[in-house]
Amino acid sequence: MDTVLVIEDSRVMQRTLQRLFEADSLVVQIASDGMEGLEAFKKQTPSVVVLDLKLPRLSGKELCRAFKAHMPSVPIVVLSADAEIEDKVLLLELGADDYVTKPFSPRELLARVRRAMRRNGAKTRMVSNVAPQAMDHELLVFKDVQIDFTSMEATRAGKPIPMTAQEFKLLRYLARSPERVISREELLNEVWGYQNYPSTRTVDNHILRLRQKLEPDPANPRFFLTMHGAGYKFVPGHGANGKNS
Amino acid sequence: MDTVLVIEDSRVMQRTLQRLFEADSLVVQIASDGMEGLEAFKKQTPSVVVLDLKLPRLSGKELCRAFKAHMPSVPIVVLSADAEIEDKVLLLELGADDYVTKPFSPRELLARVRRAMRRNGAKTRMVSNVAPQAMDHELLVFKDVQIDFTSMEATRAGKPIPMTAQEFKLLRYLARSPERVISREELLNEVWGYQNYPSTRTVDNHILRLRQKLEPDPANPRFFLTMHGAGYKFVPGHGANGKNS
DNA sequence: AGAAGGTTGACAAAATGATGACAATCCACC
DNA sequence: GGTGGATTGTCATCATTTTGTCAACCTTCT
Repeated sequence: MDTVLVIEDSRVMQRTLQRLFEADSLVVQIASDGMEGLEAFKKQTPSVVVLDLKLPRLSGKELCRAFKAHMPSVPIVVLSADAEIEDKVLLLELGADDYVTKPFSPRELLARVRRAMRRNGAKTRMVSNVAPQAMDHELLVFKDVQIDFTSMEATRAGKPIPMTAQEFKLLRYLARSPERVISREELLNEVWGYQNYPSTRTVDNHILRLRQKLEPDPANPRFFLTMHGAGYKFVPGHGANGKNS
Repeated sequence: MDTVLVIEDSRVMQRTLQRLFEADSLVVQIASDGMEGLEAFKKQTPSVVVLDLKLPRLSGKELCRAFKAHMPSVPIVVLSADAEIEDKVLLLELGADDYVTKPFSPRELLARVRRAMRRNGAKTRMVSNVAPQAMDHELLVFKDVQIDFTSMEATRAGKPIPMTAQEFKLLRYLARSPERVISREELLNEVWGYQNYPSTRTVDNHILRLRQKLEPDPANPRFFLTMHGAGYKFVPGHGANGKNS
């Protein structure tokens, strides 16, 4: 649940903002002056801060700096009367992530807050001239299961599933030839490597583990099918059972 | 009318840059080597210089220094292959205002050139010998941790954390592929270099040190995760994000 | 039904990782 | 050069995870 800390001295504005954010299902926390704001921030780090520039007891600028020093990843959106912003750059240097001048449209403020959260919140910013991020992940999706071989993460219905390196290897090999029946021998060669030559029951066991982790009903496999006397095959689509029954 | 002096020996790159800048209504002047560049600069001082680092007849570094000595207010954006920049601070000392590593996106280059012009043009010259400017720093921010790879400074909750050169290198490599599982071998190759080939336990130890310095609870890592049998990965936020954006 | 093949859970061996201590190396500063 | 401190690679030990094997039992096919 995302929380927004609103630091703002005017009651009217407090109410307005509260309604606005709650309507967008954010949890709202309100502080009426700078000190209060700082305490609230420390006590329960919010997902985003909306901060009035002129405040009693501790100026918005001070606060901004303090927040950023303490927890740089929490985005800050500054509210200010038009006149107050003599230098927008200065504000950004203080660490603010965006600013909105009063009067503002609620929609706009909300949009900016949301964007700030998206950009900064919990996520890393790697600022650099080398574009670092765009690494393609090798993905496999079937039913409600999602496998990311690059980050080695697996989820089912959104929940993470612990999988071992070997399991990823086996799964990837199977998934690269969907529908094809693959013999235990081939699997031992390709997944385990020539040198190692574990008994052929080993494969069974690993298939078992894949089923237990990924099949809705491990006892009645839909995706990891046994081809009696031949091997296994992975069928990502709809488990049109290979059997006649 | 703003003019940009492009000093670059590759014809292809010359054309690319020319089109790029002309499309943005800058007047483009081209020099194919260092001497030519220097002459062009002296004859008709441009609004900004885009300078390839490695050049025939006069190295980019020499040029950079010469330009800055001669006319410090003209901003310089350096182009370089990634490998050439081992030390960004050095560049800064040479007087460059920004740098872009190849390959770069045209948009990005343009943006940086424009910004360099803006920054320097508006600036009153506080020049004397060297006037280093705010060059973009390579930043990494996650949770309350802030890493600046350019100045090699790290802070956690605002407090400085001592980190060694090797630690920065490792961290940067990890952070450039967030989420991706990276094997010890790759790390050894990329971070330590082929020549050096320390034992694979070395990596473990450095990860350990990163954890001790940067993790809230080093015994239960949140950011530097071990993937048993595979390697390590750096996971910045706790976003359940699995996709490439 | 019988034989061949497949499933399953338990378990112990083997592989892998964590960690602290230590020695080699590097470095800045006399 | 020499010296003290920081940095870094290596090692030994311990903890944890993974995984191959086995044995009992279940399915399928003829």
